[in-house]
Amino acid sequence: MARSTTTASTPVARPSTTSTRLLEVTETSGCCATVGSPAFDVDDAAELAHGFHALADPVRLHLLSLIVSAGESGACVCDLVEPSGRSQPTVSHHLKVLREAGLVRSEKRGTWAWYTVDPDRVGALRAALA
Amino acid sequence: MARSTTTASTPVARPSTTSTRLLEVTETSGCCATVGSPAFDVDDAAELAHGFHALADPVRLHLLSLIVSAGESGACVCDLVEPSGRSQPTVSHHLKVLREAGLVRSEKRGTWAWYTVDPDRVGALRAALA
DNA sequence: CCGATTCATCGATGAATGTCAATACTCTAC
DNA sequence: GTAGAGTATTGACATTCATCGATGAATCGG
Repeated sequence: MARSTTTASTPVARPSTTSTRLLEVTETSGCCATVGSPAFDVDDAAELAHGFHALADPVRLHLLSLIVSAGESGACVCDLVEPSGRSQPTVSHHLKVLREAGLVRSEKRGTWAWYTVDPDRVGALRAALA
Repeated sequence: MARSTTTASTPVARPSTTSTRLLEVTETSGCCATVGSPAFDVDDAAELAHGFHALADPVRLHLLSLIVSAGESGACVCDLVEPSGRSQPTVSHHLKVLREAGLVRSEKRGTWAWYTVDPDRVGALRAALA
């Protein structure tokens, strides 16, 4: 299990015994500590991984892009299907993933469903990479 | 295909015919346009999705955290296995994913392999969420 | 040269994922 | 109420993924 306790001189630097550096807890926007923070724990990792997972698909990124570009009022699903090049059920599936990750919100107006981006949620992921 | 051309008054706002807004191309740090940018295209989506995919796993985020916390010199794999709670081959696999996404670099020093974070690459992902 | 250590690769396996066709659900219009 | 349009859900299927044990490759100490 790593690093035998040899006393002698080593030709190259040996792995350092994890020096427990004390730093302030750089808490980010209401979610998790930054990836580099010493306070970054298992819960943060799970939470952030969930968010990044939602971004880990080109179709979902494209959908997000379209929704963001639509501005304040958001984007109607009917305007997302064709540009995405996927079937309507597939688009609906991806929107659900984005929704459950908290990155977008949906609102039903009449027969149409409008999607808007949650800037705070996106910002939290962004901040975690500081 | 969406939005029948009815002339009449609609009770709720209809989906807007994608107004082609002219905005400056907010190119980010050497990789892709921001997700919100009109210049965000399929290639950007694929590239970014690859990067975010590498972040979409709690174990990989934890590994990244450990490597960042190790500072300039980087982290030895032998110091990553036990904290991650995964087997050595699994850790090696995850490090490969991070490596192929360009988020970390590896260097062999003697028997040990040292991993360091590529800040630019992480920054590119971060910037894409602006 | 030989044993020990560190890390990567291979092979296998169970779980999760992206995709679409078919279907169900919910409004609106008539 | 009936017909139709816009979305969400279900079921199925092929692909990808995370994981581990076993093995291979490279290095160091004696």
